[in-house]
Amino acid sequence: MKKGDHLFLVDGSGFIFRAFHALPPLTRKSDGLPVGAVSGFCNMLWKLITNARDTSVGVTPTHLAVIFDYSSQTFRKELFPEYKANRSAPPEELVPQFGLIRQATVAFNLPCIETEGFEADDIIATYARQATEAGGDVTIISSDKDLMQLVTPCVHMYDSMKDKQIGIPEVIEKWGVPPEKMIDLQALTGDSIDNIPGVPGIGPKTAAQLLDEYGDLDTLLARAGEIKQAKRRENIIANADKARLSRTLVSLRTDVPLDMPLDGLVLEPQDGPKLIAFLKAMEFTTLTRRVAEVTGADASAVDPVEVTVEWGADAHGPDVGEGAAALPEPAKAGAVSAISAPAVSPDALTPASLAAARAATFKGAKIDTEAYETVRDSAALDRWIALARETGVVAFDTETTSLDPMQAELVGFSLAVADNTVDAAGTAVRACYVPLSHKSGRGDLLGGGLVEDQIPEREALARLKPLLEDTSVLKVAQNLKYDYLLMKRLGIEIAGFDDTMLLSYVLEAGTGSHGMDALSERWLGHTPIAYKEVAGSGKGAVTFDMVEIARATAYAAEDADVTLRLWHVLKPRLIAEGLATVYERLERPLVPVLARMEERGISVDRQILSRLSGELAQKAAAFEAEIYELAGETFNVGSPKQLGDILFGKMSLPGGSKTKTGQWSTSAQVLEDLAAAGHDLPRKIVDWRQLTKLKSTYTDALPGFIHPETKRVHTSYSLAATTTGRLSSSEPNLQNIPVRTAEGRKIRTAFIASPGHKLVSADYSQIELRVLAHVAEIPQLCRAFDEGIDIHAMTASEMFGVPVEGMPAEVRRRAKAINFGIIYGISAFGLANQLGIERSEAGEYIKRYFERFPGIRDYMDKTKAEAREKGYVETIFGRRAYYPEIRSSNPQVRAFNERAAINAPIQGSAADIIRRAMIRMEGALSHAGLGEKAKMLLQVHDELIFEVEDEAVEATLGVVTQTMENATRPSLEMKVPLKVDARAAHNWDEAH
DNA sequence: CCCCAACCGTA
DNA sequence: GTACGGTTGGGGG
Repeated sequence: MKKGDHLFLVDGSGFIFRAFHALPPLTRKSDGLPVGAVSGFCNMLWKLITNARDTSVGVTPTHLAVIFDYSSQTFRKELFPEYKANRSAPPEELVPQFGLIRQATVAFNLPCIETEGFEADDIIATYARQATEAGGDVTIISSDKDLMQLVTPCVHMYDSMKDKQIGIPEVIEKWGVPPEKMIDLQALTGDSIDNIPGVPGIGPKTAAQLLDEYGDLDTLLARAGEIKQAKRRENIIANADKARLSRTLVSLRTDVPLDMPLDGLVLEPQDGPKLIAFLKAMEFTTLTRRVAEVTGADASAVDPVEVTVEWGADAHGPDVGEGAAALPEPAKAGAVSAISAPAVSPDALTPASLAAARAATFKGAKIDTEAYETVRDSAALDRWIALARETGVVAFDTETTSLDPMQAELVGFSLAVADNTVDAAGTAVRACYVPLSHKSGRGDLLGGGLVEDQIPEREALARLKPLLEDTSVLKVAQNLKYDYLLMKRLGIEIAGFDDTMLLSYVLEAGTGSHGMDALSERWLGHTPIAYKEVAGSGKGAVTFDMVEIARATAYAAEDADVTLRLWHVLKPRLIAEGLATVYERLERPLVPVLARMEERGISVDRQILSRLSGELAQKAAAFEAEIYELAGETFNVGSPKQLGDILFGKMSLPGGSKTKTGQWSTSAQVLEDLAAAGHDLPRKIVDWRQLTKLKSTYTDALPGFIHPETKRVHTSYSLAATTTGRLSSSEPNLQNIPVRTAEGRKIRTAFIASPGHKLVSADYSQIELRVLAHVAEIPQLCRAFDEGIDIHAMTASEMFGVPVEGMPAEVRRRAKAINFGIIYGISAFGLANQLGIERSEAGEYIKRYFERFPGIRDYMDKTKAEAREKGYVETIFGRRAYYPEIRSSNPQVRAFNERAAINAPIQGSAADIIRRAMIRMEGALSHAGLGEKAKMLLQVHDELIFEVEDEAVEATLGVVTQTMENATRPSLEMKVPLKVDARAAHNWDEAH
């Protein structure tokens, strides 16, 4: 190395963590292997090698090395055993990427440097010193503050993520001291992440000020008595030794013995095929193409290299490049090694076999509900929190006074961690319950107060908050949205979580319940204590705060225990089934989004509903009188049984049909037919039913959902209720507010914006038909959507040869019914019912439709075959819907399942699309400066409702429309455009 | 008190 | 013909 040479030193270990946390969407290979950090690393290296001059570094390297940590056993650990002791295990998705990044380095023809007993930082310091002494310049590719002490006029750092060079001025700007004082500064402040003690109470600002005043640490310590602030003075004097120890720990060594001399770091030309083979194995298509272009290699002639994937605790190790195929023992495996014991033959180590082994281990493992700990004081709670940090995964569950998270008050919470101290036969999970506000059982003058020996809620929450908000500790919960919302109301935003309910839902939507009790039966062979066994049911029910603490502990801690076991079983299956992306992109991120929507609620005008209710009552009463007159007697009009007897018994009207229980059917369809045949009574029943339905379900019920404090209505969305991926809404259901009839729409006028705001409604136009056009690749449909043509008129025109211009409404209506029928997995029976025509005629229509659109029949046949073969169908984003009964020998059952299987990819893909839009929406609004002005409130399958400040309405309409219309991108480009209609008004009726 | 059937509101 | 949730009546325990 000589003057003019420029050495780049890449902090490989640092980059991995940085990339992992900075790159938001988790990137995975098609087999589920997480490769986000590897991708970031490769892109960064490629840019540095080919294009560093155009970055803010501004020079091209002549030498380059990538430096890694060898292991956690370093000289610092010998000096200070607690060094880095409270580091939690790396995130699960990160573990296999350590080895891959080393392999990437080799593929780039770059030296991969590591030395036993030293950290990457020391190696970097040593090379930087040597290079400077030889007259060269150095750029350290890292933004780690621990390396800033190395910055000199000849040594710069470079933050590749922010494309920002860090020199002396930048260090001073950031820390208030020049690089040569960074060591002293760090000695004073310490570092909680690396467990460097420092001086308590001294942060960067104070440290910089002190160093500015006294010059350096030694002077400061010598003259500490002069410090004016008493507390600070005592602190520094008392902790002088700690400061000196800290200084040694943060000082980087520049004398590390190096196997590779500086001249060995000369940047070699790229070996195109070698690099491409690796990039292909990682499925980095864009970078593969670029590398092929630049190196002149023929990418298509290169086979992907076999990569080594290590999931285990040794993934930090240096061994690279050899070994067998993927070995996805899930991360954190070490933590549960005691219970994931069953031997699996080495050649059977596939994701699927490992998932199966996990399932076998946990199935039937004994769960002892008497073995749980009741946490009575903060010291005990702190021990559990430390345990959670140590293992990196903790199950969390709250116990409250209500199923409604907006009303619920916290009573206690439970935690569970994997126990790696017991043998394979023992209990493998440890759990505890932390009671906070249990009351004594007696409600008389003496009792009813708080039970003794409970941690005060504020104190417990203060201790819990850092754990729950720390993304490096995974919180596992069942139906986390509930706990998320509850904790958010208490000032805690849970971050870094998994939800066992959602894991189950992604793995097997369509096969039964995803509730905890059902999952426990299914996967653990264990029946958890029933809630009603603890808190009673019906009239004898009490709120959980009245439950005796010992009993509460058994119940609550078991829930956390079971949840953690389920996670151990289900999470590996996600990888094995290739469903990690669905879970991580469509499911998990929606939890906080929905929680915030639920928390916001929507304003409902009580007066409007009350007035409507009165009107409906009057009108219904008038109908009742007429009904009794026509019937010749009074009866309960709301009783289909009594009504059937009147209509078909007493009055012996013709055309009655029976329900499957043998009752007379009084459905709207039957009554409409009778009305059309000239009978007066049925018409009046239909009208009466509409009015009473509106009254009982909407105008009377909705006010009861207005929250006493927020004065708004907070629905609850279920993420795991449908087979197709749609959400569902309940308590109240705001996804079935009337819209079709004028009378019904009046109810929508009661949903209003706050003063100074508008409601914005944005809905996808014909999204399911567009999805159909895309998945079945129907040219006419695609063209019609491209050109914005009326899709039902186009269908009618194709089928019946009628020109679109001047088409009779009835012809279009029939085509529209057929289009909907197609989406629903059409049958002649159903279409005939819908259109009121003969089944044979409906059959003709379908036949003609398939002649004009043969691609639709192909799609339907293909979907049915897929469902029969695999038991499930998939949406365009890979979500599965299972139909276990599709092979039923009962033709009706089978046909029903076939229609559902045809519908699911269409309905489900539309659901995926709006989910993506919702997940991005808050970010998009914030980006446009609307984060505080426009709030998403409701989702109704293809519609999103927002509440927006008046002045921000125009801007919001644009952002919302764009976000929704672009929701599939960049993952997927549809063959038809998505169209969104959006408008604003004071109430929901006018906005829709 | 619990559960089911019938009916009907939405996409 | 698909997917939901809520209300009511009514039967059984």
